[in-house]
Amino acid sequence: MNIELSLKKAIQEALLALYQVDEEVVLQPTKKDFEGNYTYVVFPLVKSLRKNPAEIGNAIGQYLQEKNDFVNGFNVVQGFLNIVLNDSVWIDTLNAILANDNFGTLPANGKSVMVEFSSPNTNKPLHLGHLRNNFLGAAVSNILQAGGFDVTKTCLVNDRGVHICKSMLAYQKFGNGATPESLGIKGDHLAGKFYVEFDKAYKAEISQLITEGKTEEEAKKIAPLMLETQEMLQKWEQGDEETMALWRKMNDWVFAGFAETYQKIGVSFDKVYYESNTYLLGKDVVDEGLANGIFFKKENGSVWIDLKEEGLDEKLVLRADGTSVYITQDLGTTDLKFNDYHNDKSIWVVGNEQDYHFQVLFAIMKRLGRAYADGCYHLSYGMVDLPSGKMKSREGTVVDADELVAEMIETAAETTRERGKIDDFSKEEAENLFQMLALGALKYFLLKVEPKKRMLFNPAESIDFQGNTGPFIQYTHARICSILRKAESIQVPVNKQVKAVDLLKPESELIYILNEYPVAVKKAGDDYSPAVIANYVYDLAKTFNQFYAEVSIMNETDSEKQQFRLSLIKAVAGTISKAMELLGVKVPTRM
RNA sequence: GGUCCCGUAGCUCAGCUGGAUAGAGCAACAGAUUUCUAAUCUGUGGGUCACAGGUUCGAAUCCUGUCGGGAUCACCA
Repeated sequence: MNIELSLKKAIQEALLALYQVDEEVVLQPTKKDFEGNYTYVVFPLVKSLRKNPAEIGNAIGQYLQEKNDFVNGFNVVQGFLNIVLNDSVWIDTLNAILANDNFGTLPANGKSVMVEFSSPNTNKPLHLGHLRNNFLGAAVSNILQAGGFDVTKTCLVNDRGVHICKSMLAYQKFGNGATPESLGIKGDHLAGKFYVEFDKAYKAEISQLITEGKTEEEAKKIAPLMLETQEMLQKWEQGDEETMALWRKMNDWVFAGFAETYQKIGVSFDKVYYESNTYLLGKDVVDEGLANGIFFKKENGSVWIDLKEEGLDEKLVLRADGTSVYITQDLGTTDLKFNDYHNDKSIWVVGNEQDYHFQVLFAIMKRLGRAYADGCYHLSYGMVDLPSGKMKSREGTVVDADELVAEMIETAAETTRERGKIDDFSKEEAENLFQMLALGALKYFLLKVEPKKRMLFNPAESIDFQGNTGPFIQYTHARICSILRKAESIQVPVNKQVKAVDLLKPESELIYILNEYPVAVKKAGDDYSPAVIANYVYDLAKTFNQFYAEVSIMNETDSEKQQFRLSLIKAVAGTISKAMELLGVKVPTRM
């Protein structure tokens, strides 16, 4: 059994035997400045037992030490009972970790979850904000899988609508038959380019109209380009051949571009939904809601739901002209997703500007009596801001994902070459490494921050490779591999089980942290927070580096100690690798 | 204006199911490499945990209010 659980149980028994108190025991790691491994806080008992904290602490400590051979000693400081465990506990713990190839993978819980993320618009390339979304979605999927869920990753592609028509219209007008090949750019960048051009031309029309005496509001509505866009949208909805052909052509370009980016950043999906196939869904849900009186119709024919009881407001679910709004579609696709996969839980990775939308969506689903409503969760994340403020695709003030990745790879290459440690690498090996480091830095940078917090990205300072970073952790892994290679080269075995040895403080600390890994996996899953894993693995790497600076392995003359350390660092390397994999980051064996 | 999120060191962030003297990284300064990778490690300086009340033996953490920042409240998506 896990040592922390054993200790909790032992304390529980002590409380029962000594004070006839039966309660849940909570332990915390002992602070570095004190002697001990785990600390039990006795303050809460003081009142009911009418004894002073030291007395209680000593009594429990005594009892523990007498009854449990894994308790080696204890000390009481104020109301804190610090418990020192026997070295053999750590040896046993390490052996259990070494014996478990799936360490950190929790048993299957028989539940399934769908994670929807990425969800790009086909009128522009991916930018930094999308990267945060993609990395979050992919990492949360991995974490839930490790947490015992059966996971389906999905993406709902926003491939239709006014904004898509804007790109199409601008291309039709100013494109001169250009192709990604003729322009030498990826298809998604081509679409984005014309989206920006649309906005430029549209703004010019607006200011022209304003000089002619129109108000800005009027001008926006009657600008020829806007009218043409709306006309195009109607044609699209009617299936007009020419419009559809253009739409298909441009979307194919965009998808090819996206595929390249996804491949590069290592993101994939089990199922892709296209909004062009789903945008008409949801009207039957509206009928259903009207039939059972959950929705109501206003005089002009529009359909609403009153959510004041939930602390929300009235919400429109169908326009007066009978066409869908955003939430109508979501009502339909939510049902669709559930009918396709029957998941116990469903997660949407979507920015926090849609917090209200999801509150409303889930509230409606609950009112409609959908069994899955309670399993719905909006994984809301904060915007990625630039020092200059918000990113706006229309104005072209975005950090483009492809460019950023390319720059990161370049930086990784320079940084690595400066150090001259991989001069014997083939070109392919080197490029593989640069990409690993670049994406490691980028992913770790975006994932280490709690999702709901907005974060600042400073392109000038870019992303570090030192300190609390992906490459730091990758480096730690490479360091360990280097020692393991050395051991192998002189035929020192790395065993799957270790014998009892006297432990140094850095050694038991390392085992303590290793033992916490499954706890981190559980917590990361419960909180839907890859940041928990990022912080965990940083802590593990940092602790290893302290150990590394203090303790030599290959110079150790006691062969049992040496073999113990080799097995220990192998477990550390394995855990670093697994944890980073959950974040979608690969780790090198040399760098 | 209503609702939601955030406010911790110069900067970027942990800690938030209440517990010991609030921790890391970056930046600054001082050290460590004949020894397993110095993308590392050790040390120094740096804090009214936005502010004010409250609950508690104990509050960065829970409650209330104030201030500051952001988001949202469309017959847009």
